[in-house]
Amino acid sequence: MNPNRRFKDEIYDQFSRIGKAVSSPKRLELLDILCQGERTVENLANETALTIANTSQHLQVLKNSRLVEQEKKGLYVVYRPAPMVCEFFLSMRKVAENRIAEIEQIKNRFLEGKKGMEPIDRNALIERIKNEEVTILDVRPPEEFMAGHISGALSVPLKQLEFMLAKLPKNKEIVAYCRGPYCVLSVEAVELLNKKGYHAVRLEEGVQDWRAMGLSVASGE
Amino acid sequence: MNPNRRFKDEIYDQFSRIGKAVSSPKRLELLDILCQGERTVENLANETALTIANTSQHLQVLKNSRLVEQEKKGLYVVYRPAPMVCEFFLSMRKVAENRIAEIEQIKNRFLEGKKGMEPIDRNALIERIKNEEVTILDVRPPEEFMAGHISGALSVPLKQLEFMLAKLPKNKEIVAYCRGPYCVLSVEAVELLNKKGYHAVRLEEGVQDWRAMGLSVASGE
DNA sequence: TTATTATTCAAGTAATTGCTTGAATAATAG
DNA sequence: CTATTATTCAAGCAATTACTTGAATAATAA
Repeated sequence: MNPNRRFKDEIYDQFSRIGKAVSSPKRLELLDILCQGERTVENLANETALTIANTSQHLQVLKNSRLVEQEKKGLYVVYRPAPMVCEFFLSMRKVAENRIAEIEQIKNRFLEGKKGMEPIDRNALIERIKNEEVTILDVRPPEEFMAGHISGALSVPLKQLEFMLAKLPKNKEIVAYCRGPYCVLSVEAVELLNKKGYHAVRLEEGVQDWRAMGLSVASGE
Repeated sequence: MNPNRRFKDEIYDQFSRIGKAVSSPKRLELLDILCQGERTVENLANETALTIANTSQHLQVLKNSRLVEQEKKGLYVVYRPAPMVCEFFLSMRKVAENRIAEIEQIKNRFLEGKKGMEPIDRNALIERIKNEEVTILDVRPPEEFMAGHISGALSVPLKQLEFMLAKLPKNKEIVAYCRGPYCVLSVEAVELLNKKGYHAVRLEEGVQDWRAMGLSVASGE
């Protein structure tokens, strides 16, 4: 074969390793979760409703295309996204959201009839955060809060929300967020809060998006 | 099924349409070419060494995942990348280049023993362009030059290079570029020029990259 | 040591994909 | 009208992929 042709075939073959890795919905879900912080195989399997063996196989595909890294910690194997991967995932999500109309439809159908799910105006929100007019809740599991959260947010994992209600101010508006537009933790948090008489709304953006918009993100504690 | 699970499955399924589209090396090559400007099916088939039918099928996959758009022009069907797609392709290429070591190896093996292929220092180049110390040649086909080129570059399609040698200054250094790091037009141009006694080097970056770096790009003429 | 736990491996099956071939369609030219 | 040309469609085959199941491995605990 023509060496030029061969060169191109080899190069695009390598490029396609990245494409193949993100061609499976399950692997995309795994990546999305991993971008919130490192996880064990078992943990990922639970989040995604996959069997452990299947999760492990997907993770190995991601590893072989260099999108995730692996580290053995005692009895567990911890996976985490490789450098640049979350930015790439975000850019892919952006293309999908802009080009594929079905995504908006699916979201609307899911949120249909739920209160407090209307997208909120980002600039107005930032202003109100400054003036301390709102309480921001991070309703993800505590490890994810630790790995990174919107500056000034309180960690109130969805599972504990019901027991922590007393600590929340009833007069201030509450803004809940979680992993991003396709995470349902904040949806459930807002539903619960509104049922209990709070004025709660959902922030679609996750920490990733928040950071990508150049806004302040903290970690630890 | 749990409505939350269902929602996630539907969403990631839609995301994966983008991934599936870019999971094939041939479709990536097609996208890469389309990012230089719109093309007919036949033209793409020639560039990629695919059969027409196969090319058409790949283009339809890209169309169904909304990555390309189609327009009938007389007897021809013209394809072009959808908005945001070339930026996405670039971000995917960047991840691949950074994460997959094989790419560098393949490139080095291909360029092995060829002169003038060493990556050139961008800042030094920009300085030398300003001082008119170098001549920049765009060796792509003229339509691509028209669609967009590095400001100040001369259109000297590789096919015509041999006949246009006389017009090139022998005393100035020549910098040739084409579609990007994996396009071989500039490689062949530099080889030919050096054989003919010119001092020619290759610029790896294409117009896309040049623009992404915030540098000046012109079109038309 | 043996038992337990988390993960990976290996084999099998059903579904999907990439490519080829030849026919069908659609726009234009004669 | 008929012929030509560019593209798409449809059927078929080989290769690949996703998922399941049950066994193997590796680290720790008893």
